[in-house]
Amino acid sequence: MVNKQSPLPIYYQLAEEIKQLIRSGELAPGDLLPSEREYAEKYNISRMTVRQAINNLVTEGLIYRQKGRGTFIADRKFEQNLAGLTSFSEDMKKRGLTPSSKLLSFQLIEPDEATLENLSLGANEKVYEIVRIRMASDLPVAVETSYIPWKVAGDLQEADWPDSFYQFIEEKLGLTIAYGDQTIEAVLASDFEISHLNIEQGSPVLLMQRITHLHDEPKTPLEYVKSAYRADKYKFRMRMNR
Amino acid sequence: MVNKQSPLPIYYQLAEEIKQLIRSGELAPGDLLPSEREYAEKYNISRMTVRQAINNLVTEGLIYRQKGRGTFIADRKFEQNLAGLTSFSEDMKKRGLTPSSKLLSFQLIEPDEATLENLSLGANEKVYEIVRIRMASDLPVAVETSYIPWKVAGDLQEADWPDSFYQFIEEKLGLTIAYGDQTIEAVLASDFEISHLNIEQGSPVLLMQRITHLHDEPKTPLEYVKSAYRADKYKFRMRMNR
DNA sequence: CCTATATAGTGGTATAGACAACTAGTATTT
DNA sequence: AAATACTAGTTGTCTATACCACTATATAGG
Repeated sequence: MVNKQSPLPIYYQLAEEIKQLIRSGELAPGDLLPSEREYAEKYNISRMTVRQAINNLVTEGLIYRQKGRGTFIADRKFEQNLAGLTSFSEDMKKRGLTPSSKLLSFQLIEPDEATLENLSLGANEKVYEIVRIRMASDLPVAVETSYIPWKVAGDLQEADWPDSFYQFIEEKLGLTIAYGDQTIEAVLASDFEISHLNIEQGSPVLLMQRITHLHDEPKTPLEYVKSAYRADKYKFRMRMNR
Repeated sequence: MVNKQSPLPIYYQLAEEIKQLIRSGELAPGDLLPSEREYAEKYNISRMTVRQAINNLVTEGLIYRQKGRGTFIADRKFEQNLAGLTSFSEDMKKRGLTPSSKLLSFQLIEPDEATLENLSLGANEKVYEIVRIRMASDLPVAVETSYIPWKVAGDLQEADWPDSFYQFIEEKLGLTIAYGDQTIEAVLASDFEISHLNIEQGSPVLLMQRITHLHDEPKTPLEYVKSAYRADKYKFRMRMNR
């Protein structure tokens, strides 16, 4: 239900409402959505505002438009066949490996400007910087640095830190994770990575960077992670539909 | 230049004009674009129309916006969005770049056992082996080797080979591509790759391997590709939902 | 010289309306 | 029964305007 008193933009609320109907199964692939004018009348908002909500859902691949016909729910398979957003721990368990990690550093800092920007934070806001060696069945496979805004996690001590941050967020804080935007690139290992991953000078690593967003106010960034994976022991696999 | 008499939508013309400035190098990464209001005044069009053009360029990753500051040209590092199965040519065009390729080798061979297995072929079956340098706006970005079974493509000469194999399959052969299974890993460039991509010894490359399948009953493997992308110029991007 | 405030710029969000182009259903004509 | 025309719906494109929130710069005051 669109609430004009809410601080959330109206287009965003409408988009979320439609997403919820899709998630719950109340709207199934192929179903026709109400028209733009119907939404505008129903919520007493402008058709352009409705269109912005619809545009966002189209961009996310959840719905599609046909001129002169209407707006339809997209085939669910498109989304389902993408690899889902999981934490390192969840990934390793899925592969039948024992995930563990060795904490190298845990501190509350004022991060650099790029990190502030990635997390949509203002100047002087603090984040937890956590540096860990990620291991699969006792073999170091990645060096990971994650940044979590203090305002998301609150006051936490090193001993409090969970192995799976995503489960912590969902179960202990009761927040909902929406999605992550991630890039993968290849770089040469830094000295720091070389020493902690037991690899040689000149070895490449797979550098994965991910910003994870909450399911709330326009997608609060929850965490920014940089992980350098041993390229000799790690590759990513995925299926993409045509 | 925006021409209101043109049958093309105004927002589309403006988007193309900006793309052309980016392509030509006249606008470089980090450059500030004229403001939305400036474009609106310059072409005597509404700010909402300008915003639509800008929205499209943002969605394509060519530019980015900063509230209160302006709209900027995005970094040119090539990012492949791993949302859908597309050919190299299709990806580059989507990015406003001119895809092209230089053919190094084209031959009908009996491949090694691993390639036979990847393509679900029996012993002694032949495949086309095509080795190309893939270029984006005349810059070599990848070395690609693809294997296509003779029984899929039939008798073809080198000159017949299309730039976009997927479009060829769908339009000329009337077949339907279903999906591709792909892996991404980081390796050090081979000598062959080093010489053709103009990179130094010890440079990493992103190695992408993909098997593409048709939409028929046994999901016939259509193509097996190995591509080595310059790691300094290429990264993959994706969004994953929770 | 430093700090606070004001101003002028930016993008973000929203409203209201109009016309074009397309689609699907219905009515009419042959 | 089939073809054609009409109508009412849809999305697509565009205009004009207003206000909010943010950022950067200039200016004034201590």
